[in-house]
Amino acid sequence: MIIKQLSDNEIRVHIFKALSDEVRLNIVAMLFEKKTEMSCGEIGEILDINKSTASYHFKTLREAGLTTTRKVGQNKFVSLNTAVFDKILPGFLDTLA
Amino acid sequence: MIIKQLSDNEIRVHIFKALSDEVRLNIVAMLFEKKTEMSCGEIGEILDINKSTASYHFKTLREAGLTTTRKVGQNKFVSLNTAVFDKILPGFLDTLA
DNA sequence: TCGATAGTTTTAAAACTATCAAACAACGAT
DNA sequence: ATCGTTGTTTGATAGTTTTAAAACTATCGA
Repeated sequence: MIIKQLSDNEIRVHIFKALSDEVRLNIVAMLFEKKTEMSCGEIGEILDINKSTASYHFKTLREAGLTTTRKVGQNKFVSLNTAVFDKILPGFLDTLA
Repeated sequence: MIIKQLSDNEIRVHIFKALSDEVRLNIVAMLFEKKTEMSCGEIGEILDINKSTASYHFKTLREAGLTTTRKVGQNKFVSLNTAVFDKILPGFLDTLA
């Protein structure tokens, strides 16, 4: 299996793409406000989005390295990777408060 | 003329979209490094991009509020709107250094 | 094991984005 | 005036992104 080594700017592009959507920004803002992990279903219900659309957005955030997912029984819990935010966009999360 | 009032997240989406492209990130990085305005032609030549493509990217950055353009004779000089960066993405520019 | 619940994947349509050539507009110099 | 330079706009094309229905996988409880 070949793993492509991404340049700094490729990483940034990936992250900015992930954040350049209102639904995903709302997910990030919610997770930051609640200061705790939330289940996919809970988030999807609050934001009132189709579950496959929600799943697509969770995948986009996860693949950009912005969130982590933890499976518990039939649920999946999403939480923010604050270390990545702090490294690439220091101070950004605090502007959401 | 009607001016739409953008929400905070709409502004962020606009800015993240503008930054989610390698060419535009390179333009921003160059302007930040040089710490001075640069002409469109100079930037386009350094990055080796077609002039209409370059113009498209300048427009994208300008419309997101990230740059300002000043016309001098037949040239146009582009500079960073550091205040916008500092407000929406505090600390980001420094990560480019 | 069956049924319900929670998420993912596949697929397709619609909307959007990046690129380039060609035509255009604005300016300065001759 | 016309020419060369600098940058914008337009229109075409190729590729990407977002959305949602339908089919699928995994887990739990009865």
